Amino acid sequence: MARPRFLKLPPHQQQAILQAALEEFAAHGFHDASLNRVIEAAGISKGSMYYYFDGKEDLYAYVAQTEFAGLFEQVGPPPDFDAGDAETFWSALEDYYRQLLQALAASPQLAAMLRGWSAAAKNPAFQEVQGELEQASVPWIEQALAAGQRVGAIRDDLPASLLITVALGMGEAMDLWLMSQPVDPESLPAHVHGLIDMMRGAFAPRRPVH
Amino acid sequence: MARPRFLKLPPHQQQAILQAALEEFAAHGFHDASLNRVIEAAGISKGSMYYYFDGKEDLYAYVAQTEFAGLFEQVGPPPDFDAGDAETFWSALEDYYRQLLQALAASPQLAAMLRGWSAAAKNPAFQEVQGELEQASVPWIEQALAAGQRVGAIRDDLPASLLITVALGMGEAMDLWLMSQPVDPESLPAHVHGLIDMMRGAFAPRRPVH
DNA sequence: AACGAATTAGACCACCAGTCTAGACCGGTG
DNA sequence: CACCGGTCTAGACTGGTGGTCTAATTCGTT
Repeated sequence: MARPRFLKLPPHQQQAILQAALEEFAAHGFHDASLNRVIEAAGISKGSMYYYFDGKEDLYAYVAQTEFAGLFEQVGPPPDFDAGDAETFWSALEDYYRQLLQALAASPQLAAMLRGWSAAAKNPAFQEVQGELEQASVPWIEQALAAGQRVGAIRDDLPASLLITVALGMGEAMDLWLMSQPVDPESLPAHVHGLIDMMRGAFAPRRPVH
Repeated sequence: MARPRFLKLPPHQQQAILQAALEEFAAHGFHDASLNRVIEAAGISKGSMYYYFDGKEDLYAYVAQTEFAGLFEQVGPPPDFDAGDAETFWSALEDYYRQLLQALAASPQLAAMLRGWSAAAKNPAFQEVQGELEQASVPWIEQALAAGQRVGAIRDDLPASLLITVALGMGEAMDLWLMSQPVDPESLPAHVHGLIDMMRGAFAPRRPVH
């Protein structure tokens, strides 16, 4: 995950490398991105690149993590889901998710990278690297889930890991679907509401049927 | 999609190529699979391979399609979702989904390939090839959805394309989660029931809240 | 100034997907 | 039989890839 040496570089040089890598990865995804092109665009030599990063995966992971952190910095930390009842839980979640999507829509490169992440993450060779990034995202999901269960907004009759996996899958699907739609900032809140409504249906405690 | 010439080969030679390709793709996914290895394992020359297939994508698509067809042949066609009420719709869906998963569990290579498909399918360069396979899978989902709406099992206040995308995402997530679990055929029905229950929550018509 | 560590340059390696040409094979025809 | 044209095969070759390695350079410290 980026040799410490890298951080000692003058910021503008770090920036040049990061920017080149971001553009390449955003444009081509992980697999089809060319490290040689990044090297050329950044104006450094191959030796330097491998001096600062362990390899392509390492660079990708670092760029993704950096951009990811930038996103959360921009949007701010997740709200405190513990305060209130089930109803406020779901509306807080909806608000926060909408903010994330809005921020994502505003920086297409970041969006393209994060989108590629989920595909790349399925490659087993990737998963050790992935762990580091996932540990930045999954915990707040775990906490939100636990909070949701405490306030009675989320069912507890299924394993938490299953709920998380399915929630991520739904989120990814939503993202995919939004991409395929004509861009229309006006309608985003409605779409987000639709998705959260589906999540609510899936994850809310079962009401007894009679 | 496999030059017609390929079909004129003696079956055992077709089989050798297909088997080699299946093993390679199942083991390494599309991107990291090596066509050279397939060629070597199949005992043919590069010239022959490119004589029978347009390239790596073409081979992959053909193998995936073939295996996919085999799966549906094994499980049988989807039931008629139109007969009955919402309750029977959901239980028929659960049955069918469980059968698919059981068949998939019995042939790990096929499972590995289809798993890789969803990742590969996101690559834009792949989507023209993908169309052909997707036309075999999405229509029955569309029909099931339409049938579900007719019998009142599925909401119609959201775009069908969104429902389909989210359903696929949930299914994929379920699959991912199952893979991470210790293999236990006994508990599969319960897991499937859990997933279908979540889908039902997400896709059932909203009950008026009061 | 001199030494050793940090850094850079880029040649080199094995491998990749895909192209291309030379020839082997084979059925039909004169 | 000889020849011919299409079908098929072999594998050298191309331009690219990610990654390694060594020699040279720069730089901080004594």
